[in-house]
Amino acid sequence: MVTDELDDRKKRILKAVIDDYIENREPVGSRTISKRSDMSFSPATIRNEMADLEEMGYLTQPHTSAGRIPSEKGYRYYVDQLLDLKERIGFEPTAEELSDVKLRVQREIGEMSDRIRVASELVSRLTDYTSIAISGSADGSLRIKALQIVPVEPGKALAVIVLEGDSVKNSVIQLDKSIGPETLMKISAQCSMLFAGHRVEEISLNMIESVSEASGVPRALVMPVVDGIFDCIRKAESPGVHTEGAARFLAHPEFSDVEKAKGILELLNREDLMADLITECSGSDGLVIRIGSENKIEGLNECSVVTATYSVNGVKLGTIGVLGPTRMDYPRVVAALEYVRRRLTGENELAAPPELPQITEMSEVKDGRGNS
Amino acid sequence: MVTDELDDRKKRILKAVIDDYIENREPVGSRTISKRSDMSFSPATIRNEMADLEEMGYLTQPHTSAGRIPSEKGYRYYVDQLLDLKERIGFEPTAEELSDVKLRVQREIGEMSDRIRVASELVSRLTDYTSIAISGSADGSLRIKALQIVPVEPGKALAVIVLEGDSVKNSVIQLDKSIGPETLMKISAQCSMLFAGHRVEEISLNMIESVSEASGVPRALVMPVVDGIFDCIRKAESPGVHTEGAARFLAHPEFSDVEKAKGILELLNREDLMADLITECSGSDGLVIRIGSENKIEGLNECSVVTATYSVNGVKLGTIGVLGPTRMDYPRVVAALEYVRRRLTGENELAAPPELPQITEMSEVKDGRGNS
DNA sequence: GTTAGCACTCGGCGTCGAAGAGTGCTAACA
DNA sequence: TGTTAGCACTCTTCGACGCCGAGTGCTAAC
Repeated sequence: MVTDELDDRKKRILKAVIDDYIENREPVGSRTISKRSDMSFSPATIRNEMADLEEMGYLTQPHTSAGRIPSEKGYRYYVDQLLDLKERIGFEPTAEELSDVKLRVQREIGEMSDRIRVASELVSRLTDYTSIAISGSADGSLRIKALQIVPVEPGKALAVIVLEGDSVKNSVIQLDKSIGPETLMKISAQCSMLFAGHRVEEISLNMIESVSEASGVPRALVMPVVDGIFDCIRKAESPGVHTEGAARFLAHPEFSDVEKAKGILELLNREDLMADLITECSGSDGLVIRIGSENKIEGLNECSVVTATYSVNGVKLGTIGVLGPTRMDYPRVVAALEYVRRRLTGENELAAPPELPQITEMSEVKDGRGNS
Repeated sequence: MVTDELDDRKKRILKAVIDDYIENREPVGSRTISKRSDMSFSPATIRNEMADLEEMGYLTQPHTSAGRIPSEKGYRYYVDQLLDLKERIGFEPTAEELSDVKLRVQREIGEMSDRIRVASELVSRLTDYTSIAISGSADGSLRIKALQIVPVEPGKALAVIVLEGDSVKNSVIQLDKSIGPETLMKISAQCSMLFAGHRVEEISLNMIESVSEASGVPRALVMPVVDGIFDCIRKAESPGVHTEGAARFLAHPEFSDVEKAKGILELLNREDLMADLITECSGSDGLVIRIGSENKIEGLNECSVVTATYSVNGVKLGTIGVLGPTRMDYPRVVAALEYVRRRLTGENELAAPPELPQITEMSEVKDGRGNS
């Protein structure tokens, strides 16, 4: 991991180019790099190095007489090897940046899914990119903590289940008017006994028999109730997708073309695609970065995705992703997600020295200091 | 209402101009109007009439040598007097337009708020404009149909309330670990007796005393539970706002300026503003049209809003609004909302001849036939 | 009251050329 | 051998210019 094909000077130049490009979104020329205070070579030297970097595939040129811009390979090397996460890992949002959201995250004691949604809003604001939150796990690995049937009116009841992470699902049940509240209570108690404590994926339809037998209520009457419970379970299995700050996409000049912007916004509305996009990355527990065409969704080739998955006691409770242009401020995004991770998992940000997220093992570049 | 300042020819010309402008979004000239099959005057005559209409404030000219475009006054006259709603009122979406959504609306037996949301999606697709759905009424006029406290785990419970329209609100409660399920049941039963059947607005905090007394549980222990119920009620009072098809805004050329589009999208994300916007119009039970600056939100001056409010047995359950450019296809939007109204309120669209929505009393223009 | 004709206005669009930024190459230098 | 100054070349950006067409208002004739 330490030995790679770039010598120290090339690394510094590559990092300088990418930093500059991320900031200004303009092809960066040799002169610009040369003028940086930490760069003591003439434009001509830089030019030679940049030509090399282009040949190696880290940089490209939009046209002959323009500066260089990073290629996907360049970005990948940047986030893997050059990104000085320590630059930003101590990142603490200002009071202004947090505004009321901080309080809401802290004081929120409700469902985990709510907290993740609120956190996603925070991330979007901190980074100025679009953020996508997924709560619950797509596989049915969450356990059911509680289950109850609530009588509403004759012929109508409500099935309620509470899952790990305190997320709540409910479903309105239409049933025979002859079923009284007492019968419902009996069924409810039976279902609760049978289902509570089990994982969502373990529940199967033939449990209807057991409920019917144990409660002494005819199968036909129990049916709609179990149906309602299954409806809840279906809802629990389809992860909640929440998109925050879609409008921020329009702020970035790479999407000033309305057609492009429209395409992106339409994709953002496709909950299924977004769920896939984010879930695909959530295998590991840490941060994952997908650059440009590394993510499989067509139309997102000019975008990067950074995701962070949050688990408590080994149970995945949600994932927050940031979606932005390939030319995104990776350090800031990583820092924001890391900050939020500490909040969500209850770690005090002042306690232990924060672990570096797994995406990267730092090479020994020491002098990469962020500009601005 | 029959006598107004425009003679028949002026009306026809005005309608023709607006119809054409709605379709092509280009200033329409006298020649264009003159060429229409139902218009038997020379361009010069039309020009004179158009000059009159401009003087009266119904039309404007972007610049000296361009055609005319409708002013807000012109649109207002159009929707009030010229719109031949019968053109479209028999509107029935094609199978393709409905796709799977129709089925979902029909078969949906769950919460009213879900059905309104789904209907809103349908409206957005049918019209190709952005649609905003509000479920529940902003005032607390809905009654509580059922209420229950569900024990989740030691120290944690869930408050659930079901409102008219079957919308469900819940809130996780943190409570003293010493409270067992039986105590909770007692409190739950008491709360249910006290609150069920009442309007949300009637519930007040001092009911905590009654609950405490009647259940024989100390005030301090009852407190968090009642708090949870109040949390539900708070949620019930703030109407659920759901925006659908925001990306469709970008399809309309008047928003091809990214700055404008961004402004609009940001407004769309402001749930409070959208709630106001839609609620403001929902006084009456029928359709309401707000043109351009008639709606008070700054930044929506170039937009129009059409809303339809849905009530069952006199209880307002939700409102669906369509937000689009001032130059919107009013007949289509009105027809789509009307179609959905019939669906949501359970009317069979083939039964009674559909009532015309209240917005308009037709003037006796008979020959206005839509083009294309 | 309606229409044909005509001069006039004004935005849209393509062309052209200057300006500027950046490159690659060569030759000189340490 | 690595670095740097100089220079010719390339390519985009941007404003100026001018033509074209659509549409108007006015006048005069029907």
